[in-house]
Amino acid sequence: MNENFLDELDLRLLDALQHDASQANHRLAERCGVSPATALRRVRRLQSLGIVERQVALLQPDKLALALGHGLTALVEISLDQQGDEHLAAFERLAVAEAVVQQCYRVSPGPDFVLVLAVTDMPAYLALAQRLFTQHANVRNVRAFFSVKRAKFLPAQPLPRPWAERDA
Amino acid sequence: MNENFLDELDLRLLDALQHDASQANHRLAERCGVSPATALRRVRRLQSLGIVERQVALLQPDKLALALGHGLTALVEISLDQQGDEHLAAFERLAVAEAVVQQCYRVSPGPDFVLVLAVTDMPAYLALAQRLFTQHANVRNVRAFFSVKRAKFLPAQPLPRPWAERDA
DNA sequence: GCTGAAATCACACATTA
DNA sequence: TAATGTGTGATTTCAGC
Repeated sequence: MNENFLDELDLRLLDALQHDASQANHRLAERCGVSPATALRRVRRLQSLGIVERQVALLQPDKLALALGHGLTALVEISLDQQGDEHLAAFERLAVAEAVVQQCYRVSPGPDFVLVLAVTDMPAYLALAQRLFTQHANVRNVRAFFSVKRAKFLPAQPLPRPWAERDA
Repeated sequence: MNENFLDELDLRLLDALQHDASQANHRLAERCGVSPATALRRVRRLQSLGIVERQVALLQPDKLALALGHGLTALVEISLDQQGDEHLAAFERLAVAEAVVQQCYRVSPGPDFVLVLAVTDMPAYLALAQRLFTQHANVRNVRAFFSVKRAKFLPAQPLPRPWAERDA
């Protein structure tokens, strides 16, 4: 099979896994209508192709906050002063290296970057801002919002689902 | 133990799991310096407390794009017309129900919501916009950016790591 | 798709603080 | 008393056929 071709089974597996990767292989196989061995082979192929990057546990921030004190999620738009490709890459390197930067998007139009930060508290945000959002890092303008409530967080790519209508 | 108290072992387990949940329990136990049985018991407790919400596979969008055609990630700021609590809740319900809405944050100051959308293409974005970003949904203003590059995506909460210095 | 070897998990019990 | 660690049987996973 072509190394970059995904058939319907691959899509079913990916869709199942990106919503719930804790299920045992035989259950996954059952849901996708193939034998456990086939499911396993396909999943391993998807992993070796790098399409399945890794498997993580999602924590519920609200519950964590109960035990640790409230964390803080910030959404930040960054506009750079000089916007050549090398300047964009330079800022990106700085941003990506910061542990509190959860997500980093290079965007257009509008600002140059949008970051999602997860910090423990406001002092931690300030510390990052002073490190990253400065003239020194070539930053011209910053617009930051703080999350009052994370109503949805579902790190799943939308996939075509040719089987959806048929199975319904 | 207090049902909401997290000791250092819990934090180590959570930190390990939210970066890599694919490892076998005995390896996890080893990394955290406890017996497999203890690690398993703790993990199950964290799950039953709802702190570990679920386990998912993260897919690499670039690799997917090779096989499926390029997906589109949009970051959208929404300001509502009427901003009472019931109006905010109403829009939130609509947004969360949409499959292409990956993330939904209620924010302050600035706009009322920030959404992260993952759609297959521009027509799909348009379809959503016409459904969700309308007067009918009480939306006054929309500012949308499109992601040119997702440089980082790491859905992990920052945790205090009292062991980090000690182990270094 | 099936089967045997290997690994994993669940549970009972001894141990420690 | 409450949490940890060890050991054994049952289940599941994995690789070769």
